[in-house]
Amino acid sequence: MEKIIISAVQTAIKTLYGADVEARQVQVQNTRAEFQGHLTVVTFPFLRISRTGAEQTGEAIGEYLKRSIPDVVTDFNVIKGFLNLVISDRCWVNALGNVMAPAATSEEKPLVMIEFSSPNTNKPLHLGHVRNNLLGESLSRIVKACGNDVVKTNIVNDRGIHICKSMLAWQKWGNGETPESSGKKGDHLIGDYYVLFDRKNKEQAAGLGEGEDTPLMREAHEMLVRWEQGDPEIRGLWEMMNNWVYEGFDETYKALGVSFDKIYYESQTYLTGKDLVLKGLEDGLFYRRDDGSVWADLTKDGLDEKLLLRSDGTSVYMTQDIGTANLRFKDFPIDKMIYVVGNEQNYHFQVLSILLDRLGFRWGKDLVHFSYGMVELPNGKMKSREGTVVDADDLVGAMIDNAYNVSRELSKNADIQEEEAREIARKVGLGALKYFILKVDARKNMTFNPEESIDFNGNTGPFIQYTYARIRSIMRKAEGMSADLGQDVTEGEPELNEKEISLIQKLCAYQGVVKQAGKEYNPSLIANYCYELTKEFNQFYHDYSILSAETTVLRRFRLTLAETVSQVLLEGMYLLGIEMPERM
RNA sequence: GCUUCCAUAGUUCAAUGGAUAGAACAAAUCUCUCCUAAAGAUUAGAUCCGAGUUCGAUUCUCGGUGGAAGUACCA
Repeated sequence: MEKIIISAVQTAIKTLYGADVEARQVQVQNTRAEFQGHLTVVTFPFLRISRTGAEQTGEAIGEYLKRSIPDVVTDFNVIKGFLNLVISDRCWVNALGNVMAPAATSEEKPLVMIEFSSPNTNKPLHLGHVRNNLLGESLSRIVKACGNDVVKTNIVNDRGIHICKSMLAWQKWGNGETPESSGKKGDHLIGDYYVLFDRKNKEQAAGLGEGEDTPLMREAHEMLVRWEQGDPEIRGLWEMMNNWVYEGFDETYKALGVSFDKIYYESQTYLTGKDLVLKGLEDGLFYRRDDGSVWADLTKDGLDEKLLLRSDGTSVYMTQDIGTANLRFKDFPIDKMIYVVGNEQNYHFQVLSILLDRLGFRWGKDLVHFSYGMVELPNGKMKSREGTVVDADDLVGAMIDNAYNVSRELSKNADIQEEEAREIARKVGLGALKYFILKVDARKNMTFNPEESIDFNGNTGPFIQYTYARIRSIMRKAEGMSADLGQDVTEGEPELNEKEISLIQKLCAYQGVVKQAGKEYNPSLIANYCYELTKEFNQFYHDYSILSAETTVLRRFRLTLAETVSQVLLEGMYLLGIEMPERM
């Protein structure tokens, strides 16, 4: 629709003023509700060409459009330099048919790898991880919908001092406790020992009046060294405990609806990273200090110096990321690499990009750091030490329970079997959580208040799900009256009201929104779009009846309209990783 | 100290340089013999401060103020 207007305006300007304008100079936007018309052309950019006032220019172009494409533009008005166009009903009905038309797919699908989640194996996932996982999963679906092949990947930070702390605490005070014996989820069990280590270590430090360097910490370090040497006892313990954690993570991932195509483990990549750094050192890209540590000098790039290997030869975060990147590009013909990692790592990825480039990886320069903001509590950041961490499993469970209770209070599940009621509650509870997180611009920090439960009314996931369920309900009823709708003899065109037109207009925007979301890596655009479409539909639903429309032609048109809305909502919410219930 | 990011109703969030800055929650009021009231409608309420760029700035630039993150042998 817009394309037709844009090219017609280009022709108009060529004819009227003899000048060429580029398509992007023609600004077409939806007409604001308070004015008459559907689409608006902004005339200001053309005033230099027309050399007349905004009003005259608008009038001239409007007049031209009305004459040259009368099937499309039936009327116009000009207000303060904005040319408002009235578009014909037939055009809108046509447009409705094209809403879900698949976009032309290019033959070559670039391969995009998206890394997200990336947990440590010493504690369960919390709300910050939830944001990461939801963003990563949604971004993957969006990028895929935009015509790319996507590989979802995860790097598990399974080695290092952190897991040694949990291992040591378990060894000392665990009495052989297992997930089975304790009934605890594996990741929570390990998390408890991590906390226990921290507590015991603090007690020890306080008792000794020493700082960080307690006997307990030294023991943990020794364990790490033994791990690196491949000590079978330590390795065995490590494997057993990590497996407990993975089982726990898998449950959480499954609950969140998140999955990966390929998982990497730091324990399998850090040595490669080390090798690459040492090779870089040989090639003179890096330098060694007197204490044996290896560094990269980034001062020429406006940054500082970066540690790559500790003086004891062990590797750091950056080393591992270099190794992982190398393995990934060996495994897949990646065209683009996207890292979904919090904005606290902005500096890290700036450096990683430069280092990879220096090491000769052509893709290093173009890596994308999808940098999202922190989830904060009303009092500030979540702190595990202060026990203010919002646990992912608890949160998901609470959301589903809330959804179930709300549904019962509204006596929605009177004729619904318990099993289905539970399934609906799962979809709705998760829908509320996911929408709550994804509707916010990923780059910004967001606030979560554990005191107030996430809403089910207003601008929420359940609001959209509810509207979808209502449309599905109408469709089920319509099927029952299909004889009435079948081969109808009264062919003709429906006369549309303004609500219907603005709904179609909204529907037409869908493909563009997906494209933009993919280009800007911004799932919140889709969330906000789905909300606006839903709101628009609810107003229509309230004001006009679909099943008892005045004429058969109109009824069929409205059914198509409602069906299209439900399809777009289903697809849009899918891109957010949100499931839609057929009824609720 | 230095670097980066952020600042919009009481609160949580929107707004490719475009018209009178949109929603939701919370508050007040109305609508279920009507396709599901998890809905719809009405009322009240905001761009941190100061310059600049231009037909036009919440948006771009500069300078303040306030907040967050990072700043290398933690990941």
